[in-house]
Amino acid sequence: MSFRLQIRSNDTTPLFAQIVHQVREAVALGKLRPGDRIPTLRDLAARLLVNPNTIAKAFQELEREGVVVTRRGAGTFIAENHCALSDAERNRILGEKIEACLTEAVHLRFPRKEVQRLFAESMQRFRWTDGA
Amino acid sequence: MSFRLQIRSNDTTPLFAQIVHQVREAVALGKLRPGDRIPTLRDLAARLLVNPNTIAKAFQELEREGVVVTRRGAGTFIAENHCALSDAERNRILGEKIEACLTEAVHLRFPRKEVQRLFAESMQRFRWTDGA
Amino acid sequence: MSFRLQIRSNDTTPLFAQIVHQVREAVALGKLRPGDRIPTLRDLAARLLVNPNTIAKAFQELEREGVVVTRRGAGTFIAENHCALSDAERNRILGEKIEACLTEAVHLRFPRKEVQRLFAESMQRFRWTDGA
Amino acid sequence: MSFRLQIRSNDTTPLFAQIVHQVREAVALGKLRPGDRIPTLRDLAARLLVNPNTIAKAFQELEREGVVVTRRGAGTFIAENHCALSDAERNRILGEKIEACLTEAVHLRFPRKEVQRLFAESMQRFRWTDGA
DNA sequence: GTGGTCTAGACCACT
DNA sequence: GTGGTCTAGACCACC
Repeated sequence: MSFRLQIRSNDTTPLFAQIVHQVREAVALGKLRPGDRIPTLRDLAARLLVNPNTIAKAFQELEREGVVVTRRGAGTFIAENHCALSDAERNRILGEKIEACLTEAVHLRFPRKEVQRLFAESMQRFRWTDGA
Repeated sequence: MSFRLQIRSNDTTPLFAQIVHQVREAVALGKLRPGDRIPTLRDLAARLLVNPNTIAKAFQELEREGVVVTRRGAGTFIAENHCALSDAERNRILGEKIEACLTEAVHLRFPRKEVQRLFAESMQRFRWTDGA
Repeated sequence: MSFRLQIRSNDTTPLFAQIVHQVREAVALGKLRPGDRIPTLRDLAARLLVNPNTIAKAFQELEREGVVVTRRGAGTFIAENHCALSDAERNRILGEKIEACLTEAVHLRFPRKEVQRLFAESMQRFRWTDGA
Repeated sequence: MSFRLQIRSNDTTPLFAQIVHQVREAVALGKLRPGDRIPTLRDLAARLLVNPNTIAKAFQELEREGVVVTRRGAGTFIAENHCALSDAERNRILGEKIEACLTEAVHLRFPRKEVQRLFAESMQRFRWTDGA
């Protein structure tokens, strides 16, 4: 599996947020594993044609979320996955995401069965921590 | 089920977006049905203690999305549900939402089974267009 | 109680971190209460003679930590205090802080009794959530 | 009690600072006593898989703080504990550390009693200079 | 008016 | 050479 970042200039979401999202997704899909090294800040800035500060902001956000660990002078690495939030908070967050997802599905007039099918299909592509 | 709008003042999402989201969700849950009348702009502005311009922006966005229709002199109503997007586009949108949802789940270290359970649970609360 | 921010230019800690720390402390001491409004970004930048971006970074950090809530177009406010971390994480964090504190005390050759006295004294100045 | 240095690679604090902190803490806990010999620079560098320059910087900082003394040709030793700072300065430093500690505790929503308990518990593990 | 994003370019700390 | 901080100044979204 290869790992490639890309910027969608016609997307309204902030550049740094696009990068954060893509790294988070790559980790969740198992394309990036704990210990893997991410390209350098300046490297990404040059390749994606964005300002180094923008990449820096993305890196900092990822570090704050515990997705990566940065070691000054050494680089940025995918962190050991662990979640420091309380169970109540975790359930609240995921619950809201699911509801938003289903709200969208209804408005797009997806039939129930189709949503279930797409969901099941996607689930198989992710890397679950329980190995299931 | 009654339908009540409310703004959460310690939520970072823009006021107008909170309103849009709540109306969309109420429709998806079946709390609001096609033809139902929505309170007037100034009514909501007064009740929610929000600038009328903010309500106007929310209504405008809802109308743009085809969720509501305004009939001059009569008020604003929930639209007949229709979706003008192509199948490819619809699948792309929902697919991305589902992936974002699962990305979150993995990072929160939910086990696979638990995600399936929460998802199935939520599905039952929505009003699917095929009546299923 | 008055609330005043100040920058110590001869301190090596980053400017934005100094601001974050001072706001956090003011909240913990009860000098700032939930709902209180913080001076505007530009206001602080002008008063403290630092770049507005530096203040913005401090605000964003405070928001991520859940200390403040920012509402675009309205301003920045002290948030309702709540902690989303798991008990294990909370204990880990506080435990480390206490150990670092005591390590310092030993190296400064404070006698045991004196540390206890200073600690007890400080405790009285803070605003505990259990009201004790 | 044995004394072992280790670097936590997914910790954002600089390597040299981790080493400084661990030596300081070991001294404060009484695991290292005045006169004890510390492994050589190259020994540590090899064991911790760290650049010798990094170890050198840590030693340098420890010596600057008066925690260790290097005797040419003999090695590096834990110094006789002495503190050259004025009382006012010592009080200021410890006071700030305690305040930072309590600020954290309040934000983590620890109840007053719990903080007192954890603090008292930690105090027992340290080696106080008055032997108490 | 509020805060948020991005660019450009300088300087610093760490390995 | 790594990432982190700060400044300066532009533009945008929200209220």
